[in-house]
Amino acid sequence: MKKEVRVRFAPSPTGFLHVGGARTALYNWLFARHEGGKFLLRIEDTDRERSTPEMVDYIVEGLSWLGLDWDEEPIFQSHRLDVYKKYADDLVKRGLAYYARTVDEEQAGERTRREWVEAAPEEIGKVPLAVRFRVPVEGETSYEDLIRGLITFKNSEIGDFTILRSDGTPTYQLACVLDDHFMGITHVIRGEDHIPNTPKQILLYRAFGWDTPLFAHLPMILGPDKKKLSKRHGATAVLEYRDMGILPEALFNFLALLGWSPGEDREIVPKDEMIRLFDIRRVGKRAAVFDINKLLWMNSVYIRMKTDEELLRLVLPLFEERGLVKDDSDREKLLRLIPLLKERARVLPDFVEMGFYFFSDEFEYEEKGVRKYLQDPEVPGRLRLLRERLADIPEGEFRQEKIEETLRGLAGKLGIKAALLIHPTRLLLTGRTQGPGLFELMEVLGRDECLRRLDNYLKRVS
RNA sequence: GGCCCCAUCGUCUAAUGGCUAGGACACCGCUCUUUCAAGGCGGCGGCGGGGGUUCGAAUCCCCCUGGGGCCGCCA
Repeated sequence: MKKEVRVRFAPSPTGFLHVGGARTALYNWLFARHEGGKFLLRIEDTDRERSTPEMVDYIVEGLSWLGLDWDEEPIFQSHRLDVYKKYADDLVKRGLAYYARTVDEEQAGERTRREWVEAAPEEIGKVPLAVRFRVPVEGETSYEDLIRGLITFKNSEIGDFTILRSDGTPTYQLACVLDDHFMGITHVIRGEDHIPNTPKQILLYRAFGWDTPLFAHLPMILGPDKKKLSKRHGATAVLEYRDMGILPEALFNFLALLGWSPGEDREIVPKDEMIRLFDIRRVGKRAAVFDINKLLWMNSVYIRMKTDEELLRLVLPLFEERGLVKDDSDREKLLRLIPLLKERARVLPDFVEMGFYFFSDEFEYEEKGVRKYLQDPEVPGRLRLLRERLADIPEGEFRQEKIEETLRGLAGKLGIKAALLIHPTRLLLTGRTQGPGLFELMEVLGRDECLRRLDNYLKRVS
């Protein structure tokens, strides 16, 4: 019988869910789903000073938003402190670990440095002591990385390391090994920065007489300057991307392809396809630069894939916040507006940016447009004619086709190109020189509002 | 500094010894069009360097160079 695959994501609640962490979680999740195994969550909160419950909530919120779900109750390391201590003591009893303390050693001159010394027998039980694992000086420790192949370390270069702090809490090395063992973790998929920890943990597994899981180390995510991605590169927290109007599906897709490729020339890959195609061996080895530009493009693709109703639900709060949409008739208008805007939006707030003039006439004419379209002395006369013809259309017939027919008819009569009417009209109605097709936007705006906005201008120039 | 990892267009990547090194983002043209987007077509642009192995290397080996990670009673 094949053993069930069990993987975990083990964040430390000392900060927000970083996109690097999110991608690690994502790969674990994809792997588990592909293998029909379990994806678990473990909160590594043994560092009491830096861990906070709020961060746990934010991390959980970030994972949920991204669409990652886990299969069992999350494990909190802070709830299991007695377990770690017991196993550390066991190693001491068996001579594989020892009590130790630090001393400040005077180095030549003024510099002081902390050094570890094994505690004398009479000190044990009297002063706070840490437990250190004894690493053999001889031999080497190696493992087969699922992504990178054989990796070997000389034991002499590993050196003893602390497994239990003097306050009785475990360090990462100990807690990670014990929990992975008791959680039945079969594959440890984590960031490349953990490679140097791996031999230490393997040594611990052996000391306890346990089988080691399989390891896979993911490449780093870098900023545009090729340094490890951090706050100074801009947004790094998953929820920041949510707040800037990125869709979870887009970030999911983007992160999945940052370091992994399904092997076909595909960029937009639905989640179920990804699960089907995911293969940890196809994860690349080299660090990847986080290209926000490509994310924005991908987001625009996902926006266009949404239905108008879905988009309404997503952008309505943004319009309400700005006081632009107040009642049902506004909402109805917004829904009719969405198909005009979704081709042009890259992030959700773009809808507000590009659509606010449908709900408010408090805008200035774009200066470039004034220069280009309102300078010709013929313009006011032409627009007055257009205004009259539009006014003749019954309210109920103020449809895109009818408007177009009217405007083009007038242009024909005047012997001018339709563009000479279209551009100035757009400017007066929207303040912009660019945007959705004029006739579509006029229909949504409504006859009376169109006339009003034209009049605002015509009154001033007469 | 020591150890470890990595190296294909500006960026994300495909290629698993054998076609003119393919795709995507970005950029630049052309096209469609009332503008802007979207779409279509096209262009620019890459195997870090040097040695080997081989009939043949982006691909395998070695060296160099460059980049990154870790060297905590953080994870």
